[in-house]
Amino acid sequence: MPRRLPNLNQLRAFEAAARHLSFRDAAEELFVTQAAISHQVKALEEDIGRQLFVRSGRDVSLTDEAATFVAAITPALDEIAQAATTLKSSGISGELKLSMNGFLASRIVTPFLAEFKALYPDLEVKIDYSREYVDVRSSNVDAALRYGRGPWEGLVSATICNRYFPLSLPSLVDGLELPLSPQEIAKLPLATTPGHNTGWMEWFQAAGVEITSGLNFIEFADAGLAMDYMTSGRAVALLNAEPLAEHELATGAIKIISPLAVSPENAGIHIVYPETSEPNPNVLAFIGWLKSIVARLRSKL
Amino acid sequence: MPRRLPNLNQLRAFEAAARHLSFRDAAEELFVTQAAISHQVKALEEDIGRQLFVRSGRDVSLTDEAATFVAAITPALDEIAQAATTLKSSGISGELKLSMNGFLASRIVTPFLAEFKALYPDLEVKIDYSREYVDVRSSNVDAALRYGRGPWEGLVSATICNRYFPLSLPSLVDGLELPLSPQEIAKLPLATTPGHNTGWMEWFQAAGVEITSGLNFIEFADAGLAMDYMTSGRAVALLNAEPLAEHELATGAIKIISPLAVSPENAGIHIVYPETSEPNPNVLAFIGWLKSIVARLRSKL
DNA sequence: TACTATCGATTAGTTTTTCTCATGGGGAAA
DNA sequence: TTTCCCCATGAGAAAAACTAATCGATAGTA
Repeated sequence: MPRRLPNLNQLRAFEAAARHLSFRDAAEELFVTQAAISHQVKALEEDIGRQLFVRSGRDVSLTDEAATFVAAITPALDEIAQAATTLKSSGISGELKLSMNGFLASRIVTPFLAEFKALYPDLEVKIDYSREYVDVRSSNVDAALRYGRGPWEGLVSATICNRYFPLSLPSLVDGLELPLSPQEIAKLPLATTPGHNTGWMEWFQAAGVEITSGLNFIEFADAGLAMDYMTSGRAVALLNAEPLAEHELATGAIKIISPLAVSPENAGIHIVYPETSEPNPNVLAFIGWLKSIVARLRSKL
Repeated sequence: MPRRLPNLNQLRAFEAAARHLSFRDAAEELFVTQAAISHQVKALEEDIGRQLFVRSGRDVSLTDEAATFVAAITPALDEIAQAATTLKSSGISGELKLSMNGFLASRIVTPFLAEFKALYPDLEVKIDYSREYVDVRSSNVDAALRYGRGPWEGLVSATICNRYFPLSLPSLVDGLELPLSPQEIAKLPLATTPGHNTGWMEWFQAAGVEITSGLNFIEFADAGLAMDYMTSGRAVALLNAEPLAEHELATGAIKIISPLAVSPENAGIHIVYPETSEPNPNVLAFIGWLKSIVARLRSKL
């Protein structure tokens, strides 16, 4: 008699809903919408052949059978998660020394670092904050986060995010209707960095607008300063929206003023590390994890 | 710290492959192709960040880490399967009395009945064999399998399969190249039942062929006899290929001589049962199970 | 009592995932 | 050798999952 498993995606959705006794909270836990949970639970109920939740008004409760069921599967899923985490972290130990500037650190690493450490408890992460690029080969860091244009000679680089959106405070574009046209954006002050005038030019080109002169560029030494200036409400900036400004976008403090994005090759946020005969598993684990964080943020807008 | 589960479909594929130490056998267990297992395992390996199988030549073995992992997840999946089976069967007990003819029984029920009984151990299934339709309301059966045309007045009916293909022994169409054109099929002897001349006419109509006369029908009292005659190699028959002739199709003893199928409303294999205020859960469980069996057979051709 | 906010259900349409088909390559067995 | 028998792979098809928008119901609030 072969083992007969239910659909495991449905099971996961159901189990989360049962733990929370809320479809909405389950949705949040699984990074999906409430509708997704509702669909999955319904499909599982149809497969099982009976209701698992009693819906009454705006809250839900478990049937007796379903409660027994959850009591059995929650530990099983816990074990699976535990085993997977152990497997994933095995061999990931020692020390991982990273170099990055404070801007990238505070925006995309520090807020999530606790998750990374929980995932790889045997790995000690050390961050060297440095405004300037360090020489990854001669210094003793394992890898460095870099924001800007590659390629970086003699180094392996992994792209974390290279999709740029034009961002602004709502106050700067007050009275204008979003999204703004490229023509409207061309009239606004544009915060840039030395390497990124080309970014704006690529953006206008992608918009199909011929801009030869008259743009009001304001140059900053790095993207963090450009973002600060944008945040002061005196310019728009072309930035990697989801990872850098996720919180402000979610609260509405910062707006994406045009849905048009550009994704230039070799631009954006990267991780670089020296080419070695044996890849450093700690670095690969960090890259994989950071990509998953960015993918998660991206799915939220 | 939220629980971090791996992709559970990938996990299931991997676990089956690990138990069998064979991707092919795992594929068979899960009713998919070997390629599907290979893709899923590879995706899991990429997520985990390391190899789980050592591939050498034509056999595979587990890495030490992977072996530990499997040892942890196999019991967890077993528990889930156990809990799901218990949940699904709870409340399904007592007796289920079914009426059907010997043909349907031997083709689509008896070969799989052990599975059904394993799924619902507290339910006693009794089959009344009857060549003629029994009156489901006045007799003491809970439901009846019927092969033919509905609707059946005053009864609820669930369609199990209503997709008809033209079938034949290879010997009858020896020398002709498969698939046969409708014109070629029109020249062959066509086994039918009294209610099913219309089936053939619908088939030719679906094929876009105008047939007014000259068809060589040979009528039989029921589909079982028509199928027997087809199996003797003296006619083609229009039948529900996957559930009725799955084994012969798999071995090549019987061929689908045209990929064109018709699915007439109210025709084919149905389960009928009396309309009651409370639906009989045993009947619903049987219907759901039989549909899943037919879906499985269908996916195999 | 009406108003508002919150929750789950539903439908249609899109996106993502999964699977198959058709091959290719490599080692073991004949 | 040659032949099998596996697993790998890429492209495309099929199926599953998800989202967006909206509805109806209910509990809390004015």
